[in-house]
Amino acid sequence: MRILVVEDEKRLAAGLKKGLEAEGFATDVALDGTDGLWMARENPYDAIVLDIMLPGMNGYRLCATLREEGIWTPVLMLTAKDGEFDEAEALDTGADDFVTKPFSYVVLVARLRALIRRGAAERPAVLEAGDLRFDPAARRSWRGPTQIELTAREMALLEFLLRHRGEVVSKSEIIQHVWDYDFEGDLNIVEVYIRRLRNKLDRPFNRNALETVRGAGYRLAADGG
Amino acid sequence: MRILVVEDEKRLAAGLKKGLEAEGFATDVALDGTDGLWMARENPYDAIVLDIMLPGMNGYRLCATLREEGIWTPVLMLTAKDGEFDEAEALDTGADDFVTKPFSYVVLVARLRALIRRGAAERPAVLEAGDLRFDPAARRSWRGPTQIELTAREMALLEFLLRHRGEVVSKSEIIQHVWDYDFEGDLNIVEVYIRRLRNKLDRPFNRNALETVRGAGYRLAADGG
DNA sequence: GCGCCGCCTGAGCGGACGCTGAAAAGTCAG
DNA sequence: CTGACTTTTCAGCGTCCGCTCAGGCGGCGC
Repeated sequence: MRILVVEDEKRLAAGLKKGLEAEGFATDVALDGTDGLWMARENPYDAIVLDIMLPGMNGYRLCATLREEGIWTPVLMLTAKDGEFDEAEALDTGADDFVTKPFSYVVLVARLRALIRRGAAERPAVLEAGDLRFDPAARRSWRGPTQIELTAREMALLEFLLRHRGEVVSKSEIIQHVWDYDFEGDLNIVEVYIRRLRNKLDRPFNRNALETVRGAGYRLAADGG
Repeated sequence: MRILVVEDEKRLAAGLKKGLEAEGFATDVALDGTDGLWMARENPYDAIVLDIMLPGMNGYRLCATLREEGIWTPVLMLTAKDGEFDEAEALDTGADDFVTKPFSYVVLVARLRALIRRGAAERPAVLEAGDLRFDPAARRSWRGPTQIELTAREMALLEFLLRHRGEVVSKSEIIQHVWDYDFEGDLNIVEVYIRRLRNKLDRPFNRNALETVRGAGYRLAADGG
């Protein structure tokens, strides 16, 4: 079992290396993002422990880049702050799990073991419906060749619709997934955001990807309209 | 895929149930530890979402008990406080993963998915009777190659008839399943909607899928007419 | 053949639903 | 603090759909 640790803080990196080797893992260390990316590309690691804050190239970008290149080595992210935003972002960029600093050794190793047992994740790099594309890692979207600027919410909605393309999804389902599970407001917010997406993705191109299914919800045409 | 949610906070439990069901998981809820344990023992769940703070029996003990009894269903723990102590303890008692409250929906589902051994994502099958087809997920229906536009009610009725194709279903059965359980109006409404379906699905194609069985109800021909 | 009862049919009403523009509230950087 | 931008709320409006109703048709028993 071979592990790559990408961590710039030398004391921590050395500690991890020693500890993991004691657990029986062959361990390599990269001290910045650029080196980390290079090593991850060159060697078939069983898992990568990846700090988010890195000189050279941050952990998010490193992970996203690997995924774009079709490298699905399990990634365990180390995040300094806590809070769900980081977690969600880590998972979105293709990390498989994360541990919040400061962490205990026991937890890290347990998580790492679980990750390796599970094996490489398989997550589609980009979501598509016809010429409508969305890259969750890069947080970019296109209609054909032209890139579309979307806000965070708009992207979240588009991503959800793309993951269920061809299916009808109700407004309350959308609320549950795109907003917080305990969202208290009016379902009308969904209509408002659907309209925004239409204005950006359909209207300028004279297309009709976002269909209303009265009494049921919305459907993103599987062929992108 | 069947999930058990053990959570005493009713709003959260209801939200989780609804959301997970939207994701295609059959979801049961237990509101305290004792019930949770009982249900986990009785049913072969694919995963258990388990709050730590519970009336009756706390999450740690519940999980430990299951493991002692040789039940190894994957457990995802919900922990209110954060800090490594909880995490380590959760992992020690046999939990496979944990999420710290408050969590976002995205994170929870991602973790849950990771936990469950990835089976093929299967959309609910298309319902068919001869060349008459209906896709419940996409909310679309076809007669042969041509797609038929139906309203919400019309679809609900068609779906019900398709699920009972070849059988005679009475008007009151139809009312009970397609309309609200406590529908107060006239049974004539069924006749009206049967007519609408005939106008859309049979007449244009010179077919006769929807048979009237006088005094008994209606039957959708198993071969689509 | 006759009448009754169950089913069919067309039209119309009222309300639910979704759409829309704008303004208020919240968020973030400088 | 200010200003730009995003998110959310709100209210008006038009359309569509679910339901009712009343009259017509036709099968079935007598």
